[in-house]
Amino acid sequence: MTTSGPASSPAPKSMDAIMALCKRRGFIYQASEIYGGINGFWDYGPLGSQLKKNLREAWWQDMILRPCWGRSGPNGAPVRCVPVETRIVQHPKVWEASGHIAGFNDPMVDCRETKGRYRYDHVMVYVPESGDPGDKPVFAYVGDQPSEARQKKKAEKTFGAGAIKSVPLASFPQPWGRIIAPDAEKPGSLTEPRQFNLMFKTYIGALATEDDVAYLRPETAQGIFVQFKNVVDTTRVKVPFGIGNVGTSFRNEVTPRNFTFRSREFEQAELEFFCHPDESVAWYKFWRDFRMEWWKSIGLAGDNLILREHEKDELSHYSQGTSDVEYRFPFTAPGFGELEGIAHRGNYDLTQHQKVSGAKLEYNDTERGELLPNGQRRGERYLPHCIEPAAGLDRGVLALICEAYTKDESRPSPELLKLHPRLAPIKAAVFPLVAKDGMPEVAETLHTELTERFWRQGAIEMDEKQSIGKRYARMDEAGTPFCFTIDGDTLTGQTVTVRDRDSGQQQRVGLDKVGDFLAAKLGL
RNA sequence: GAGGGUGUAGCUCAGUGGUAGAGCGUCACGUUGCCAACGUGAAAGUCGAGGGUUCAAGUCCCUUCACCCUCUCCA
Repeated sequence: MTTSGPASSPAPKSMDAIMALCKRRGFIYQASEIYGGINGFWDYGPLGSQLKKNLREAWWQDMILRPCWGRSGPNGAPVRCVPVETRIVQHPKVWEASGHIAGFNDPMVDCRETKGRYRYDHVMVYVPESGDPGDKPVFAYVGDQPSEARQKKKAEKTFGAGAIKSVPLASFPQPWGRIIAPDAEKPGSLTEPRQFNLMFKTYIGALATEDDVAYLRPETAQGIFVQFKNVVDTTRVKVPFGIGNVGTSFRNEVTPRNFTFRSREFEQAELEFFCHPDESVAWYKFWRDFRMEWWKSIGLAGDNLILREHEKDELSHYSQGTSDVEYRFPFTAPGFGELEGIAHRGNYDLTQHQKVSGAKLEYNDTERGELLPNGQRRGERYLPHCIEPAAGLDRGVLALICEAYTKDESRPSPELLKLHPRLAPIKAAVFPLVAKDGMPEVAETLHTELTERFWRQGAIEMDEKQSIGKRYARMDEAGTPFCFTIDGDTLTGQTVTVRDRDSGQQQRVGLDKVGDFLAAKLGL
């Protein structure tokens, strides 16, 4: 989904340069590259996998461990969320209930001439009464489309007025080369019907017969709905509350492209927040606004991030609101690409699973209903409504890299990644200004001290090779926010320089204050 | 799926049918006094893959794979 942005957009960054840096510095590699690559799959290198882990953990911390940074929701109480971890392979009926199987099993035909695509079962053809057109063409159309009248006219001209009938394309036995596609001029432009299976198929069990067919999940959310009742029954959660689920999903995208943006294997971080129907719109607005704020907090702070509220006619019938957090990627500019969707899903999913599985999924809310003489509430049974903030972690990583990527020819090191310190895979580096006079030893001591204190957050690097400028430049490309340099004054005055990645500016801090300085910068 | 473009060292790219190249990066040694410094050297290539034409193919032909762009699709 893309929309156009303000006209004042700056020139887009070069995606080629970003991809080159991602490879060069070990953020992202093509999957199976030495075998020629595999369409729609990408691997993360040492820095990329750490960056992605930092993003995943930031989500987990701010959504599960301390939801919304400890804020209260619209009900005035702190937001409460719990995690689950559900499987990639679910019972096939899960996807039947969710609508994923039904919605994506339609064979399609394409027109080579007009590039149009039609549902095979929607296409009709005009043929002569006899059913045998001989060596003449037949005319395909789609009901209630302009093509219907146009093709009818042509068919009547070919076979005579009143001498034609229409039959479904599927029942037409003639060679494909005879068919004129609905919006085409020449025969033979229509492809044979093709199945678009957006879900990855697999088999359970070693025999792998057609009875054993299962699917790799196209989204993590359904695992949450399927376990909703178990979570309610076995933990002390009360509506309103959320269940989060992070993991890999698979979609056989028709055209994977734009680097990792549309991959066939990707990771989602999804929350389903369950609430009473009367409060659902308030919760929807709450989550929509918080998710936007969250992406801003980790570095997507500029004009490149927008919140786009869906129009009424874009909404599913059960939804009372859907928004996308969208980022202006270099390849979507001046438009935007979706990072996260926040959807009011009503009780659609629980209703579906209740229907298909036969299990009762209603929630008994003991805090609602009329007040009884004994001081208790009578209770109210209902299917909770659901607000779904569903984020793409791979798209998040890509957006972070694109936003952070900066080219400044005035710098000695023109390319750098201005990654937020919380997300940066390498948190800091320690350098001796020159590799002599005892500086390497002091640096090594500081490096060890910082590593022991900060290893949970990310790497602390030590580098004494080559010139100081080259070492700064290397850290710039890796997105390391701070470099601590041991120089001659360290040996006499017990201070080091701190070099800020984005400005290149330096300040001195005490050797024994370096850890506290870094902790403050990392928000610890 | 359709059309177009690209594929040669980690990156960016030269390479006219006749010995596989450059810049940058990487590594080693020397030097060093805050921004890809300098000197000397080294490693690094299935020329995307497979087949064909040819005495000879990175180069020409066919097939195929991947990436980029434009359509199409995107629960």
